[in-house]
Amino acid sequence: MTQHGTVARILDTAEQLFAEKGFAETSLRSITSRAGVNLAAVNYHFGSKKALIQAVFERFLTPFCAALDAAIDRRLADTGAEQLSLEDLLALVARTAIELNARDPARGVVFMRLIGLAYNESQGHLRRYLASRYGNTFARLQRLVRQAAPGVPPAEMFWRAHFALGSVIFTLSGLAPLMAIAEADFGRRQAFDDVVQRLLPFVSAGLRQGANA
Amino acid sequence: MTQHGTVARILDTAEQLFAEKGFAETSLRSITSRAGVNLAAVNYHFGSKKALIQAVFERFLTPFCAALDAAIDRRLADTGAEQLSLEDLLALVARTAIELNARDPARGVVFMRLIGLAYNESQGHLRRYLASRYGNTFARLQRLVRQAAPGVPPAEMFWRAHFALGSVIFTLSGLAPLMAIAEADFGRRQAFDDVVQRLLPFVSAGLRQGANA
DNA sequence: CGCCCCCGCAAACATACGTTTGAAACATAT
DNA sequence: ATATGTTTCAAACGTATGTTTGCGGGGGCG
Repeated sequence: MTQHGTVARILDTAEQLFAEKGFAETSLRSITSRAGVNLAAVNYHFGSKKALIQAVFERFLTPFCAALDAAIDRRLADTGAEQLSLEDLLALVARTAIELNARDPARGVVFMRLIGLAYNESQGHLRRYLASRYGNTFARLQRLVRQAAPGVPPAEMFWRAHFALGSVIFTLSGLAPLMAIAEADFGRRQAFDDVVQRLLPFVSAGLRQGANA
Repeated sequence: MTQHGTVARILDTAEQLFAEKGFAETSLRSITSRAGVNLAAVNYHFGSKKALIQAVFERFLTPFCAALDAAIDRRLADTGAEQLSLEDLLALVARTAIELNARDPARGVVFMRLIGLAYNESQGHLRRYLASRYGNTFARLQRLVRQAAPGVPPAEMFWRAHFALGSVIFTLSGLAPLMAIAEADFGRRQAFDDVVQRLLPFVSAGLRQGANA
């Protein structure tokens, strides 16, 4: 990863190891030894393991949410309308996630895995933290999705949004083994974009069924 | 839980605690103390924690796969055809899962959470074990799904199946908090069946888009 | 009875973990 | 050059984990 100081090296390695093995299964010792820093550095710079985990999420999510909000603003201003189509919206999210990490295209996938882990976290500490920290952007997204599928009652749309979220997170979260299986079964190697190209219509179809227009 | 011996009590408690907190986060001591058995009983009866985890899956999955296979056979014989509709198939899976645990309706959901955890497992030991143990039933399901949506290329269907699986597992895996949010946002309490009733059309729509007939 | 085998139990064992400590190294500014 | 605040380091601490051990009880059988 990048070449800067101890803090960044810890964050880089932690992000990768957490995504590979989960939070509980990743020890601070494995992080610090791979990062080439002293064990005590984590507690010195972050305070605790829990704080490290939050810092990993923060480093990705804060710029991402800012960029996404800006992209939505821009798009709304361009079209002059007050709402976006479902495809526009989904593509916007996917594009900002990709463009924000142009140097390392795999990072978006890695991070989707982290979000999947956060959702499956037992006590939900992380879920609550993320909801309180980035709830605004998330609520805005939810509102836009609801407007993009008129005629679908809000409660129904709430569930559909989570179904869609499940598809995305689950797939991107276990992408590597899935791509290996697909390659073994169907011969040709699949690219990441192929999967996204298939994923977006799938969730669109599910989200908008029964909607007017 | 049932009233039988030590082994069953361990399995009952382990199933529940694993679903609540994950495998790594659940200690043998928490299992044995809640089950009211001695700590050493786990290693005595199962050999290791890993073997316990596999036993939990086996106790649920072996009867389930057998019942599902039988149900599919029966349905195929009834209709006289060689394939089933997508709705038939999905309903069949849901129904056997529910009917097999009529005494404890929540168990199917609990177990979906376990499957979700197994999928997110780091090294994939569990994934491999389940694939080798229950691969036959799984392959048959996959084949039937493919036949139910003619005109969709196999590779495309492979991915859509995993998208659908993601919706189901993700949703049922985190059902409790989701239902709480839904209740807070929309007032009336949602039943489990309501969610399933919404989930099935969602995945059907995504699975069959672009299919002939 | 005496033997054996299965099971339950308290205790100990070894290991891995997150965290803390105190001193050394470093940088920076006066 | 001295002093001050920050960062790094090796080592230790306390705790929790999975696993093993050795003893004891109880039921079936010769």
